[in-house]
Amino acid sequence: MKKEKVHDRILRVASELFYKQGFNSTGINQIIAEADIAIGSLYNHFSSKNDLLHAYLIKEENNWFEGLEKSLVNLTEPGKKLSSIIDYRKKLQQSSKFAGCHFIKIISEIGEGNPVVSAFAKRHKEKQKEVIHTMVKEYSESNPSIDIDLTTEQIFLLIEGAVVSSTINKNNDSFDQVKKIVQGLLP
Amino acid sequence: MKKEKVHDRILRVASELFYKQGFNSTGINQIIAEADIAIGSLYNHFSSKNDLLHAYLIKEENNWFEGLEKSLVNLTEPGKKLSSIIDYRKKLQQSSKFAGCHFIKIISEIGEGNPVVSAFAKRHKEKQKEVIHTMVKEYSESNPSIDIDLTTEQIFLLIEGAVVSSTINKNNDSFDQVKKIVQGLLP
DNA sequence: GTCTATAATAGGATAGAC
DNA sequence: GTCTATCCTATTATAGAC
Repeated sequence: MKKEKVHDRILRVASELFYKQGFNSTGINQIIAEADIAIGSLYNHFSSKNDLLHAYLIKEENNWFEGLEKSLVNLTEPGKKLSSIIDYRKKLQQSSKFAGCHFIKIISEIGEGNPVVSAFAKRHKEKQKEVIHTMVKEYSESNPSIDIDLTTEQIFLLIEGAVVSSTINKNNDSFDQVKKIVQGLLP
Repeated sequence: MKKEKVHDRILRVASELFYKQGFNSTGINQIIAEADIAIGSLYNHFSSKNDLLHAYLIKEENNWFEGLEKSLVNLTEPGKKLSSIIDYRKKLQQSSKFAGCHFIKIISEIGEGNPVVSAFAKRHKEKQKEVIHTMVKEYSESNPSIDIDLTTEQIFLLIEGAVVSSTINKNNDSFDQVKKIVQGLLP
């Protein structure tokens, strides 16, 4: 294991803080204190706090899809894959102590204020839905009775709902319900 | 129509700003500028920015349930009521230009940082679910085949998912899908 | 590349006159 | 009740030494 580069350490520390306490609530001073560097070094690696935010979003997006792939490896049955994607989101909530979805969080905080961030979050959710769509389509090949688009939307919305609900309630009950619902959905 | 009291004007202006640009992104200075009052007056009516936040949440919660009641008045059929609650959330999104749910927003922004706010948001969502639960239970009286608790959870999560999805996409497509799904759900 | 010092501004909040 | 003036701290960001 190579030693962590300064650039990566800054980004890791900033990411944790942005995620846990929010972007606006996290000051540059706190980042440099916890990363144990001087402020001049931070601005040597990142041109602004906004630049750090963009790097954060890109990294979290990559992590998200890499983590998903790992969860799906060796699975071939589409019904199992759909079940696994629910488990994946559930696991993410558990391991983050129910901190919620990075992209819903940042949209809630920044809103219209930053079009680049809005567009990024929108694209991220589109990609998530595309993954589900592919799985549902695959599933429909052996079960042609289902409505592919409507089932995709239903599973996607149930998961999104479960994420916000589990974030508010600090438990994963919703995910267990979603698993039951989705099982009933797939003949 | 009585003239708006200063107290109410402060709260109205602050509420709009908290909702549209976020709590942390809204400064006291901006609030007093847009409410056209002096800072001393603000602190005469509200003891702190946090006090203003609590007043904001209470007001939005009251507005939410009052608005829902108005949407449901004259409706007796439980299936129609359930359909109306979806329309209500859809209408709220439309009229706020897809600004999202006040409570999901504040939780995303403040997170663990403020237990009072967390508890308030949690309770608010519980109340929403209770409303749906009552409707589903009523519906089940003439359609005993449905699973009341699971159907309640499903409708609740679909709506929550549609709210965040429509906030990110700036359109109400998800709500139209949810209406179709829920119609298919109720025999 | 990393550091310290500092700029320039905005944050929330208070005191006291009227 | 409303106002102005002010306090103290924190904010993001830059300059320049090493």
